[in-house]
Amino acid sequence: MEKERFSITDLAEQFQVTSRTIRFYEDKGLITPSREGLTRIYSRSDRARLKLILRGRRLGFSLQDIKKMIDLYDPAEGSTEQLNYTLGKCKEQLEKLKVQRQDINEAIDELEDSISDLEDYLKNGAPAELKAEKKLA
Amino acid sequence: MEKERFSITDLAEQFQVTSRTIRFYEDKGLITPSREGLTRIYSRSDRARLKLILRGRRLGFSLQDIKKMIDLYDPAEGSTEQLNYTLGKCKEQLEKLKVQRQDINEAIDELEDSISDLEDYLKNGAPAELKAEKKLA
DNA sequence: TTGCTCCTCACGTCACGTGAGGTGGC
DNA sequence: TTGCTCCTCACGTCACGTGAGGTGGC
Repeated sequence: MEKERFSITDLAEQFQVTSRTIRFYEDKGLITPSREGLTRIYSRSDRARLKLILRGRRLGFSLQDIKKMIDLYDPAEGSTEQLNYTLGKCKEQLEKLKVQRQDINEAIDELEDSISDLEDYLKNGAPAELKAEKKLA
Repeated sequence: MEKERFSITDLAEQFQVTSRTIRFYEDKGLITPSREGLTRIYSRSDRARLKLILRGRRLGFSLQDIKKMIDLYDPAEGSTEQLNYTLGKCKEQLEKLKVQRQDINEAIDELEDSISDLEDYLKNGAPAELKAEKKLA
């Protein structure tokens, strides 16, 4: 039999996040575990929610976007409206990520050039053009 | 003849950033333009500094790292120590960017899968396995 | 009593954005 | 007087990190 109830530390360990992170998501209205006194009790569906949230984060969505997608997901089970909304958000996010990938690739290329330049300087001293440039500054 | 003095708005336009950004860099000790009364006056070398800062940001360095690299750069002209420090930071940063690129590529793959799944659902309705899964939740 | 887990404030971080409210010179 | 550029606080944003200080049950 699978466990039914989880403590915040249980979930934190399972998903490799801090308990602060899980409380933060609650503060933002993304999860609402039940309570026993002050202590939070997480059900299996709470755990599923957390999993969805973290997947959203991995894909680069904001917590606000994640909230909207999950909120729509919950009441109207798989409604066309919700699917369309999520689909739109996914396409947006995909474009953002592709731009980011492009930026990172350019940064990597530039950095690799810088590194080989720096290594040359250390071996051979600065080239003439750079010395001239410094006088101008 | 090239211009010698620039206003904050001049530089903001040239480099496509806000004046707030430039002031923020000053607050963090990255640039120190001269003043005429309260008004900031930027020299050509101030402009060169800003260019370096923005290049650093493009490559994903923190402002703190950028400050250290520039501070070392300024007094001891091209000292071996500075070159080695910068070289180390560049290599660190390169590794970080490669990890990021990997993360982004995985996110892109996942998102593309999600999108085609969502599009299938919208055409054909949810597959049997998903309906079964929902009962469990 | 010690030790562990849980809790609630609440300030700190990073790189700025965004008003509010005011000045100087054409 | 209006309009433009500059300025200085200082709070807001985003996703948490990091103590401080305290509780409950073994």
